[in-house]
Amino acid sequence: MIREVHPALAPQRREKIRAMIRDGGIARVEDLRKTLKVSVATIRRDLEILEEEGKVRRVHGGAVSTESRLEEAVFENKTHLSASEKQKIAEEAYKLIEADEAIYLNGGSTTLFLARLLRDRNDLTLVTNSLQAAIELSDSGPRVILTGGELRRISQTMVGPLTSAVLEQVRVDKAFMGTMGMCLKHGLTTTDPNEAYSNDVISKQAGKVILLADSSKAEKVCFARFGDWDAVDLLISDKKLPQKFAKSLRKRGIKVRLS
Amino acid sequence: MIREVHPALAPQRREKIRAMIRDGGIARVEDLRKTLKVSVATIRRDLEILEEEGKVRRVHGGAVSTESRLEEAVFENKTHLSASEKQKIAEEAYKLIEADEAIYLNGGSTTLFLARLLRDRNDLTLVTNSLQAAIELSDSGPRVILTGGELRRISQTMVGPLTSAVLEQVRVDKAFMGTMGMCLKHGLTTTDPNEAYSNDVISKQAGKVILLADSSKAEKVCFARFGDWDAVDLLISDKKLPQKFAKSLRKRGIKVRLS
DNA sequence: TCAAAAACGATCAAAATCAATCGCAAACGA
DNA sequence: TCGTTTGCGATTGATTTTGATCGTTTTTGA
Repeated sequence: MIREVHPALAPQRREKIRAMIRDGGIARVEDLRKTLKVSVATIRRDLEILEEEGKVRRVHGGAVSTESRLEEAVFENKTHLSASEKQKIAEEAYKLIEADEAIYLNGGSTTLFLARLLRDRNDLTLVTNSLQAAIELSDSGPRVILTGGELRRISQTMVGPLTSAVLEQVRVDKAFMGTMGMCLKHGLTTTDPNEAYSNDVISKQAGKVILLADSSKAEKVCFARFGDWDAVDLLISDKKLPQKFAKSLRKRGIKVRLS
Repeated sequence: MIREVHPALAPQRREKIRAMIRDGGIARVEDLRKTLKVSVATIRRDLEILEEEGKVRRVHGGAVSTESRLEEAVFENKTHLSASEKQKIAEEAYKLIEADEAIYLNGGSTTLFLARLLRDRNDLTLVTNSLQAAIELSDSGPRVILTGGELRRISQTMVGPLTSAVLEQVRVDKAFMGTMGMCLKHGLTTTDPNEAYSNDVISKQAGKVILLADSSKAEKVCFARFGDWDAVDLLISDKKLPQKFAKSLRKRGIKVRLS
């Protein structure tokens, strides 16, 4: 049995298998074999070990992730609604981030897109109350600081009075905030008062507040108000945003960028 | 034959090995041999020494960094304790949880199994610094409160000074704690000082401290000490735990339960 | 329902790696 | 100077990992 090239060490290979299954949710033995260039026997043995450790669950033909339940939930959520707009907004927001900055992301699908763009940025410090964002960056990317607090299931965010204990101790250069509703008259609103409170606190700790909201949020009003238009430095939205809306904001001294 | 051998050569070489493994996360014996131009025997001896110092962890074919994500996987692999045995420890722990209690779980694979058992218990309040546990219970189960703090990638837990801001504001009935090492002489230890600190704080806030540790942890000592045997009310382990170890603990007034 | 195909588990042998041991040469200390 | 210690390389037998084979089980598709 002659091996020309040095294969990856066993732990390395198993870690790679684990990552592949976690990211894809599922992987076939044959695919793993081709990717890792080892025999199926070795793949099977690795999967056996990983199953013993509870990292994956084997099925006929491959293995599925034990950590993937959440992934499905994310996709089934409203994320896919106007996903491309949100992606573009996130990309626009990404351009604003400079080297070595500390930034904040709150919960929401738009900010989640932004989080995904940060995977290769290990110069940043990210503060967030979004469980999803933390998961997204749980094995690479910026230094991640979670706010803590009670887990709000609907939004998968950490909220409540405990949150502010942490928030008050940090300062960020830029806060990227998603919102449920933005209305010229009634300001920024979201569904949960606790969530609103967290947004409020961090707005005060942020050098700049950048609002990420696609056009569907315009003139929507939800239950709990937070912050104020005056606190917002910049709104990033999409081209469908009513001109009147944008114009009115600019008149108030808020920059508006449409991607 | 004159050999230009400096007295500091060996420590220098070991330092270089350590650096290589730290930077790459992993290194194979053969590569180290080629780079350092010594025999494999020497490399092996060096690795043996470095492992004793806790700087690296040896694996078949090389060694991995103790600071790497791989380390955790390798560590679990070495304990070769099957998921089912950890499952048993978790099930035993589950029996102790009464209605409407507030409990704490720290990070670790054993506590993660316990978290999975809580999916149908919506009467409980769970405080945790484990991202994995939060994910596991993110769409059903107890009220979840996360501690917040900096995300430690290797263990997927929240640690550091920010954590205590939240921890000090809660009280739990029972704290279920996993540990990396438990030694009669040196007490409870884990790899990261921040993690140890969090464990320390919560121990003081808990009505009862229940240690979950399989027998492979017995007489192991890691870097950072936390808590103390006196703070522990009960240890749940498996049947392979040395009788002497259990006896000695019972003499100290700590209950021991083997599942 | 049945047969072909795919995947599986068990087993064995080859290759790589490891651990133990020996001998050598340099450094050390009395 | 001479015995001791220390670090290294080489050898050898044991151990681990890996790939291939083969009979069995599961899935697929007609």
